[in-house]
Amino acid sequence: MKKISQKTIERGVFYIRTLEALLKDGQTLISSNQLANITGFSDAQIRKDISSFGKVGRPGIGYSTAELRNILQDFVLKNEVVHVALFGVGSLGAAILKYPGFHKDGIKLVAAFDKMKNKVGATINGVKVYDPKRAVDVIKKTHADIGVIAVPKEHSQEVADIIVLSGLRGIVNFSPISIAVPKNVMVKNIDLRVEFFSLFCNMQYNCGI
Amino acid sequence: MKKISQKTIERGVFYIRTLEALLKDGQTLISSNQLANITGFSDAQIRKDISSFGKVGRPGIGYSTAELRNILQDFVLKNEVVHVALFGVGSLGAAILKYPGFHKDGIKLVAAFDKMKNKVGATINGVKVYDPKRAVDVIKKTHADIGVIAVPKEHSQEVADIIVLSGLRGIVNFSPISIAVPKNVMVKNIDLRVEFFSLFCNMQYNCGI
DNA sequence: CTGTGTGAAGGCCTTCACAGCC
DNA sequence: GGCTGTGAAGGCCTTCACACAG
Repeated sequence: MKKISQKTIERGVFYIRTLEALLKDGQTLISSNQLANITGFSDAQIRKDISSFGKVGRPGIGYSTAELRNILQDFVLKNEVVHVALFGVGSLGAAILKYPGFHKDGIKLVAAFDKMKNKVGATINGVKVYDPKRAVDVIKKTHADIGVIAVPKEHSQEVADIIVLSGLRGIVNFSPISIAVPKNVMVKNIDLRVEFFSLFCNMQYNCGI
Repeated sequence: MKKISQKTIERGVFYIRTLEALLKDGQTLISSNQLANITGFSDAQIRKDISSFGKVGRPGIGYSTAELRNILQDFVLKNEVVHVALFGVGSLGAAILKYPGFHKDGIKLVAAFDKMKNKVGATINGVKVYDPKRAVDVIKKTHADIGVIAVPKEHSQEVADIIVLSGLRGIVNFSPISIAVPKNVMVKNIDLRVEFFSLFCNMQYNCGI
């Protein structure tokens, strides 16, 4: 089987999200050019990406929106559901719990954890909040795939350790400090400060030229 | 002046955040190797990045933590403060408003907007909530640099239009659909679904090999 | 003429490897 | 010994440009 690059996969997820919006609008056909205008990627890029999944489009016509969506889903998501365990039910954690469109789109929050006694036992948006001490157990029982760190930065490393100990191999880290994990654990950092700053810097550079 | 790539800038912001944590721990010296272990980038990468800002380190010794931090801040952030206008004070918007460490670290939330009458006029974490109709005015008065979209996806395009109309040239879009903007406006999409999925896919690929 | 699929070309970015300095 | 700074090499990714299909 052909090797598919991580960049292609990331864009693939983005295409899926776009195609789904188009399907809702009743658009049955889409060209690489139109997709390019919507997503901001180049049309050649998009055709190349799609070509790694086989010959899907019809020359002179374009791609069937539904067919393309299905094929991307087969290859990129493999029609699996990602099970997510959330650590920290503060304002950010609560926002994630309330994030719309998870359940229907292949993402399932299976458990939340918080140290605060008054939060343990609660059910938010259908997700139960547990004591972090029970994490290893609960994570195994709920078949979580990835852990999300949304705790104050003072505790992010200890949460990372718990996640690793529970056997998870993927972490999304919202806390603004780096965490140390074994090499076989993938970490995706989302730091709002970094996002804001890098956008701002890029703005300055692109205007200057 | 030398051209500095966007990738270098993004990593630069990440280095700054790491150096600041080290400074807090009282570490005055740091080598590219240590930084590599913390951040996950390669040591060569880090040296190359830093070299675009001049000769900062001392062979055999390493970098002065404080000096490196200052130089990165000068070049990457230019010691400026990024002024952010937030659209949507739902659970995600509230989480952003409460995100710790903004004010002291070069990011300043200058205004929030929400359609809900019962939110307009409130002050959350020192940030006033305005009616979106006043956006153009308020954004000019508060000298906002970038806009953040944290509204339900049904309204994200109309908010994007308002932001563009207000003269902003940078948008961070948290809503899970693409927005259409003029070419000179930079958009950074943060879609939790995309993040979760792409992490999950990458996990599978890296395990398989 | 419209639009896909794809080798070739080009560009960007990372890694290598080592000279030079402490 | 340890570490930085940097040309060279290598690899990855995007864009180009065109053959081919509708």
